[in-house]
Amino acid sequence: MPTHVLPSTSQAAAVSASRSRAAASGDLPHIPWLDRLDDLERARVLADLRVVTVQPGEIVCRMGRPVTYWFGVLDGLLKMSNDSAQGNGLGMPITFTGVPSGGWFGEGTVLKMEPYRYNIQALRKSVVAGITAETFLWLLGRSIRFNRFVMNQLNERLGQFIAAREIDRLTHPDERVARSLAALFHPVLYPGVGEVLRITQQELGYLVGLSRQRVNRALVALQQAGVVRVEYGGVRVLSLGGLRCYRAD
DNA sequence: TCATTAAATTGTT
DNA sequence: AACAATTTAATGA
Repeated sequence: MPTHVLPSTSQAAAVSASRSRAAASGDLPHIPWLDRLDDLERARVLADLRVVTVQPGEIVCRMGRPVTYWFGVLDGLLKMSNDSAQGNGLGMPITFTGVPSGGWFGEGTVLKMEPYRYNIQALRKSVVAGITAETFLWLLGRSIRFNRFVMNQLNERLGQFIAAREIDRLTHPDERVARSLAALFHPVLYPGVGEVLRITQQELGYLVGLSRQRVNRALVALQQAGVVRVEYGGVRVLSLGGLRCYRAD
């Protein structure tokens, strides 16, 4: 069993490594709220920040564990789910949401200082950052701009969950896949997602609540409609607007 | 760097 | 759920 992530690695090395990689490749680790802070705040965050690489299948935080960090995905893809072990009577694990690059999460748990209620697991090799609950709360008590970021994050996510209910009840399987995919490309919540989302059809099935076979058929339909292109191990979005308002025949 | 092999993922029944 | 086909990743010369 993979144990807790974010060990006491040399964070300075990890941070500078991820920075130089960002500077070199241009598109990688960007922390959207970091440039909203003043110098003092940024200094404390950088001293506190941990950046680690997690392997596919590794669990970032486990149900029932005490709060330690507020997390962000710098690169890769995580999922928030419950285990089939206890809880749901279905044979299938339920994925509540995917967290792609640019997503930050856990603020609800940190605010309430209660144990994690879900498992957060890496779907692919991912780069995950975290700041301690103490620093997160310190920022909340100090920086208006940081509060705005968190509030916006909460508001957007609330909208996503409401949309998810709607998707569950109203739409055709193909449309569910389309709109769930569109949600993962949400530009405010997940600015780090490029045009290609690396996710297997199996995981997409867990996310949408369909079998892998049905997801496969849906993706073929979406491809024929010209809104996505199916690639090995991922999906390329050709038209986000087309995905959002896709209608099955 | 290239060829071979294993593993992962997809497409279909 | 099972199977074959395809793609990627890993290995070693």
